[in-house]
Amino acid sequence: MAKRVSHWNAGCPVARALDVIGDWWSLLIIRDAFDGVRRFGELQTSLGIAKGMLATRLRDLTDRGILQTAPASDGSAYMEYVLTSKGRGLFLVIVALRQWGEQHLYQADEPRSSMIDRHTRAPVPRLQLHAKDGRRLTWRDTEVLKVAKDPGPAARRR
Amino acid sequence: MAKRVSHWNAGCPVARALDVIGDWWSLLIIRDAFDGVRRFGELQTSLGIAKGMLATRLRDLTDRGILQTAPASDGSAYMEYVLTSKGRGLFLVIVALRQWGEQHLYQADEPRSSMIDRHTRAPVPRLQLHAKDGRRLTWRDTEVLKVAKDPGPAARRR
DNA sequence: CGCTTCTAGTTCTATTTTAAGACCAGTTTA
DNA sequence: TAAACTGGTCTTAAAATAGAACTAGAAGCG
Repeated sequence: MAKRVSHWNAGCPVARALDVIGDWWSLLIIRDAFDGVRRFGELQTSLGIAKGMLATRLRDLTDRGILQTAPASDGSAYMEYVLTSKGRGLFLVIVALRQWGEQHLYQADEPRSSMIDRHTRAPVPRLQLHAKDGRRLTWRDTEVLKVAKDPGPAARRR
Repeated sequence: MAKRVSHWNAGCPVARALDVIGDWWSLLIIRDAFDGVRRFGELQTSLGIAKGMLATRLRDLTDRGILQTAPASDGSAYMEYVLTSKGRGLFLVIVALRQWGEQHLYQADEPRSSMIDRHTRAPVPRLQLHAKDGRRLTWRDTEVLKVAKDPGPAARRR
């Protein structure tokens, strides 16, 4: 290709977020990190990702402050990768993706992993967006206020 | 590259979701669709995406039931792309990405678009995950129950 | 201790994606 | 009726990916 275009300067937090974790593998690595997978080899077999890809993704995610390395908790001389606070902030992104996938991409009888409440062992209910006064908000109830105006990527390239 | 590997058969809704909307552009197209952008040309200039890319992305998203085409609402002979119900289901994914981006990727003084409540014009509060009994759930309170066991992509390729 | 195996990578190459621009047919506007 | 706009397709080059081969250091084993 030509170099993949960056969304960083779009003035939109969605675009900037995707610039950081919007590639094919990052969110899956982060999902595994939430599930307690910490070692390079564990990630590799769990994801079925090429080692080279995994190595560069882990480097990128570390550089961007989403993962950090720590000495292995089993006492060996190896490293492990754990989520930073910024990385843990992606929890609701993963939950939202999971819930959408469950609802729209599976037949009733297809087996799939599910997220449960550790205390009650019950399935986690659906995420909801509420206004300050408690009203439930759907996409119809919201609107995006655009910023002053960056000319946008196309214009910026001219 | 070699052909990008698919995550569809991983038995994880997150993986399957990313298989469908996990590429570099899809979620940005969907974000624009939520903001009311409907025409090919509007999308192209708004995103700064190459026309060829946009055309294939729109075809994919339509094939996958996330967008659908409709006769243009301005009476011209052209088409427009609108979200299906399945596509609108991605609302909370966009909101979660937006909120993470706002919180972790911007300096206080950087301008950025923001999402507001149409009725009160107030910023939309943060998404929260709650248990059935109303307790707020964080990543520490949840656990993913894996499914019976697909051997995983690496093993499947052997 | 010495040998083998495991871990966590790096390097290499073939193939596919992507970006970006040229080109084009049908539609709308002047 | 000519000019410009819309919504694409086609072509090309540069870059990302997958997959395999290779490697240095750490662990396990007898």
